[in-house]
Amino acid sequence: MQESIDSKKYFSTELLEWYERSKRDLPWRRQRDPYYIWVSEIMLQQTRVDTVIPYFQRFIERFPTLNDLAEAPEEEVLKCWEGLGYYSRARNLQAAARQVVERHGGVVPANKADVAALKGVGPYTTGAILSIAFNQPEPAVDGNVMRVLSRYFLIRDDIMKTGTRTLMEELAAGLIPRGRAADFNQALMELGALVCTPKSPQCLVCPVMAHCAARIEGAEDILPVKSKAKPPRPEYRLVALVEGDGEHAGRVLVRRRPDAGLLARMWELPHIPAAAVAGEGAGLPDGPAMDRLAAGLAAAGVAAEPVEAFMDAEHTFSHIHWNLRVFRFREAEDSSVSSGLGAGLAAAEASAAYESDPVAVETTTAEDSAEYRWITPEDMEELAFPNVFLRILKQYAPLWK
DNA sequence: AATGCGGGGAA
DNA sequence: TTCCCAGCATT
Repeated sequence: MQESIDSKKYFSTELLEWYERSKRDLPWRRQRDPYYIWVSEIMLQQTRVDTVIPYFQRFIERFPTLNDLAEAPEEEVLKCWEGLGYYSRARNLQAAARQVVERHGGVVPANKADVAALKGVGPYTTGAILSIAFNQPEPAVDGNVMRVLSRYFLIRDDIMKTGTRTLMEELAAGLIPRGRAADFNQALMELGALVCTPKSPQCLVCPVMAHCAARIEGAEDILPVKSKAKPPRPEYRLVALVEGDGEHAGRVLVRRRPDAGLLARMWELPHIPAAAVAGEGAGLPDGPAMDRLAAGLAAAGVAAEPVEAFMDAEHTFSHIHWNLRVFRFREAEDSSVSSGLGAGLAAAEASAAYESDPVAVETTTAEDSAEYRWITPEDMEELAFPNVFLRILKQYAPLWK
């Protein structure tokens, strides 16, 4: 066991020394403001540092203090998060900021129970905030840390299992040098990001290579053990890009998604599921599809005539792969009834769902009081769209007038 | 314990 | 193109 203790001591000491030399200059490392640390940690969930940096800068510029965030309209927070993904992070972050204002006078709490109680803050982020912002000796075990520890200590447990994270937390807690929690936890993650990478780890420049058990065994390439996620299921959808006419000239029809579920409360172009297509890779249906879309729009209070099939788009979420076919429509003279918008496409949605899955129709029928709007390009600056619709609208931009 | 929830970068 | 990355909430 003496061997193990020495190996741990060596690990922590060498790692800290390496971090002092190698740490990156990141925007949220320039001061130790708990609010900044918190925002950065939420953004960094499932997201690389390079992607986060510009978002972090804009976010802090727009919401410099926790109070600013708490008081802002939710749409502005979502707009600031547009393109970053996992939008419940943004909504939870703001809800938690309001929590802090109400329960803690606007000051980020410095104890475990209160931090862990914040919306969107789980075991990892709790540890990250307490250690990085307050230098408290709490472990912060993310994917980087599990990869580093699984290799250095030759741990073959599947890191996708809940129990493995608990094990790693206990191990990580015991490695934190007294008084150095902030630097040590960041050092661990930095090593995982820069040296002990998922593929082709840079062992030759690793500060702890000499005692890395996986390296000694030649097992660094097969660790960590990780069960694979299910592949995303394909989904085919028909999208309507409706150009307004008359009082809606120069505008395009968009709608806001429901309060919960996929892309909650984000804006999008109207779309309905395509009926299931027989055969593998048969692609999207064409002629009848456009008619169904038109019928849906008509029932929604928008009379529109098809112009052309505009483009195809694909987008992969973690669990769904969207195949989209976008049709341009032109609003017809006498439409423009703005009350009653919504019911039509909801019906189309239900009927299409029935074609592809008769059993599921009950679940998709009733709801949908979706909010529809005719927007100008300038309105895009205020409404948050998922990337896939941004791509479509960007393609359309030259024609939008 | 299993599932829902985005998007980007590297091979 | 295809593959890989992976915290938190909910059920």
